[in-house]
Amino acid sequence: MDCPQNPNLNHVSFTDKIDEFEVLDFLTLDQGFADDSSSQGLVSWNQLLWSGSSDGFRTGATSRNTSCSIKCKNKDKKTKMEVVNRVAFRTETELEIMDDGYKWKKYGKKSVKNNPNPRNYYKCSSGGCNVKKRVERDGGDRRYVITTYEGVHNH
DNA sequence: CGGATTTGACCTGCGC
DNA sequence: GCGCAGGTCAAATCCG
Repeated sequence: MDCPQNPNLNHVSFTDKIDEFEVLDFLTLDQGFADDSSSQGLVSWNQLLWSGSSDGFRTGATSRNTSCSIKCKNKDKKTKMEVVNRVAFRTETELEIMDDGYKWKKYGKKSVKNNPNPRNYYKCSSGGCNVKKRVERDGGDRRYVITTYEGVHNH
């Protein structure tokens, strides 16, 4: 099964989005494989890219390379890598709240160990969609925001 | 007034 | 079993 498309992002091309945002770094967590019975679904690389533009973002050439690596990462492992239901990435931005095309409801805030900045918890407010995301400032470099998505949007 | 946010309490998992 | 840390709930509060 190939990467599903995010309906909200279909109208935006890869190149367009890269010019809007700078994804400086990313981590892929809970990366499962086809034989993992706990598999719950897929998250495509382009679901990781923000769909809105915000003044707080900077643009730069590094984003193109980094984002491409996300794409290639999935494609190269197409036959083995089937599940990425949780993914985190770090973005250089002044904003805590970023418009990624979905409507989120904040349900919690927690200070975490080794990070003086609180972590914010959001749920997708669309009915029946239980995707969650966590947003926190990088404790080591407050210029960066670490965003973790968990689950797959069903809309 | 209703929806969104805040925030302390509560729950759960894990290591010792 | 206990304490800690992370995650979630829900009542209170805020705000348009």
